[in-house]
Amino acid sequence: MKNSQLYKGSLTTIIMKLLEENGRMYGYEITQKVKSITKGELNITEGALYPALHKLEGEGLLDVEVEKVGNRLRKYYKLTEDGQKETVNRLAELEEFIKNMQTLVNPKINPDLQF
Amino acid sequence: MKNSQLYKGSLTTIIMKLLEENGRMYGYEITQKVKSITKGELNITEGALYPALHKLEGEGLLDVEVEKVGNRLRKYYKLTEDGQKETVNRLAELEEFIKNMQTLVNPKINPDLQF
DNA sequence: TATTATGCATAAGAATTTTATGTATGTTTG
DNA sequence: CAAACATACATAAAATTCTTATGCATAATA
Repeated sequence: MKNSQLYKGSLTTIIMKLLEENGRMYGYEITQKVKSITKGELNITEGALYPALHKLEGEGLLDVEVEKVGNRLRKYYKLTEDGQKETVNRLAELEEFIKNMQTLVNPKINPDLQF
Repeated sequence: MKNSQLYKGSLTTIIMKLLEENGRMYGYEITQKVKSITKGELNITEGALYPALHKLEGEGLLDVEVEKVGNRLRKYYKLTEDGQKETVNRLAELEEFIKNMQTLVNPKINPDLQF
């Protein structure tokens, strides 16, 4: 990723959510999807993406299938069963994180908190 | 911070927002405030906090005033003018980030996006 | 009097990301 | 038709951020 520091730490969650939603995707496709979803605001760099995919695969959360399309190589990734379970956890963490950050940014949204 | 990876990169934004809101705070106070706001979910560790404060000070975004309270030392930090401007930027970035992550997590919220 | 809380700090290591580079094929445009 | 851009993978050095561990010191509490 190349962006606001805030995206640090969210890459694997993003990848796993996209795979949950789309079944299977290849690396370049992920970068393009994220770019379009965020209207160009978030650009995942290859230097971050590929090591992240390899790590998730190594952890048994992703499976890979290599395919040749035309004359070009594609590596399609999809969630394993473990990966699907872990995705649920990570999305729950993400929602908690977002809630906490919203409370920090705009404490008045939550009027019963005292601080 | 000691938590879900997601918080990586958000520490300085959190610090600056709290200082914007509270005028001035000292390190330990910041850790306690964050803990109470997040109901114990986010614990900023000293190993992350103090280097972050020193860095922000070095960048001219924070000023420090040392005070002795009882027999103990406190270092009160507050935003400089540059720091106040930068805080506005970072909070805008945070809002964009949250929006983007929400769109990623729950694309159906935003029905006019096509992907 | 031992533990916990308050209050600061730094250093080694881990983890993640940026930046830079490399290889190769396919498409578009001036 | 050559150059530029897009597609598609990869890795390695450096930077950044955070965790973990440690250290010092005072105050309060059990």
